[in-house]
Amino acid sequence: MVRTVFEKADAIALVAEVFRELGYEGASMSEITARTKLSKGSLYHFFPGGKEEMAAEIMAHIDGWFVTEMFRPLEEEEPSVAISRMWETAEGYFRSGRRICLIGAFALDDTRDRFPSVIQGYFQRWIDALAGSLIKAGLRDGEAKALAEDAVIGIQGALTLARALCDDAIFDRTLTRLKLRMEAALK
Amino acid sequence: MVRTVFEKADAIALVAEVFRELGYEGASMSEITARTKLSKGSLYHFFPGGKEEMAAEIMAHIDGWFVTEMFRPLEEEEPSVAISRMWETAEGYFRSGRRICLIGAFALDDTRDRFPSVIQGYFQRWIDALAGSLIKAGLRDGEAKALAEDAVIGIQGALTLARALCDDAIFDRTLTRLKLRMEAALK
DNA sequence: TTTTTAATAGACCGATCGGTTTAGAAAGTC
DNA sequence: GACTTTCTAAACCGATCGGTCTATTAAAAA
Repeated sequence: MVRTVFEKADAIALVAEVFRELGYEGASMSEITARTKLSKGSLYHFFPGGKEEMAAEIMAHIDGWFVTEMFRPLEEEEPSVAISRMWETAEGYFRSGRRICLIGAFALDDTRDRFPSVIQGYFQRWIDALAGSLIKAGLRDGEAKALAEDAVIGIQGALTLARALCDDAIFDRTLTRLKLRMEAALK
Repeated sequence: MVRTVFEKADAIALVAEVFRELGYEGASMSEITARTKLSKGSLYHFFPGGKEEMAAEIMAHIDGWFVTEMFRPLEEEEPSVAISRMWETAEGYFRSGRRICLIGAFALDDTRDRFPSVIQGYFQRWIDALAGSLIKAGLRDGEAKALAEDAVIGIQGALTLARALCDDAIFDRTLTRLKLRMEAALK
């Protein structure tokens, strides 16, 4: 009998991709075991709480990644640096829209009601961090808020359309448009 | 024994709301019967093909509604009239983001692979009809295309964020911003 | 009225669901 | 080497899944 040993970090990353592709309800335990090669024994060893705990830990992991890679830089670094790094981070993370935003996808159906605070906190912090950076860069409060909202909305919408149209180009094109619009507002 | 008689049109509308709230995989037959009060007998009488046929008919119904209420007007009517009617139609249909776009939601997970052509066709026709109207209104080809894409993406993104933040205001605010931006481009 | 048809209610089916348990393999500890 | 701990594999569980079937009802057709 062959035995493969996994780290919990690997388990989180592997299971995350299954949720991303199938959604919370679509990701059955048998699909998760089939796609990740993690047995049920391993999965329930790492996540005694089952699917709900898996999803919670995955969301916490994603949120943590965005905090260090995007939100904290926006909150602490020089606006022009942090903002242009934000566009690069988004482009790299979502891979031309082939990789969706799991937290955004969970928001659309009743999965939202299982994790309302994580979902809300993730997007609120993104918008607030970006708006704060824009204010530091010299924009008025209202304009900064609108531009930040517009950027996050644009990214989420672009992910939906990239998948709907099976069009890799639309996501990068949208990111470029959003970036230019923001730079124009910053003069 | 109480017996309620339904029309197929009612069945489509009722089941559509369940899919909208729970997603394709989340909408189990027992949830559908519980929420719609349609028995399994009735459901399989109207939709012998089961869940897949329900979803297909619902999407066709939604697509047809958008064609008559939004796409055809954009293709045939005076641009300024059709475009401002588009914003009203979107505002009315999505109800401040409390009602999501089912076709957009299906695009995000592997439900897309069950209905790829309907999903792609719906968004492509929306973008094309809007871009065509903008060209008729005097915009250059590239600018019209970008603005149309931007509008549809903005609506989809705003739906995601309205639900994620549990914020009714953000959807209408985004629609207003998109509308003003388009009017500014049309001078 | 009688017959036929359209439609509903819900018991029922095998398959799959999320989750538990048991057995045992690898790795560390002494 | 003996013992303990950590982790994996897979059989197994009751519940629920999507879907079928039968009985019954109401209305249309005759």
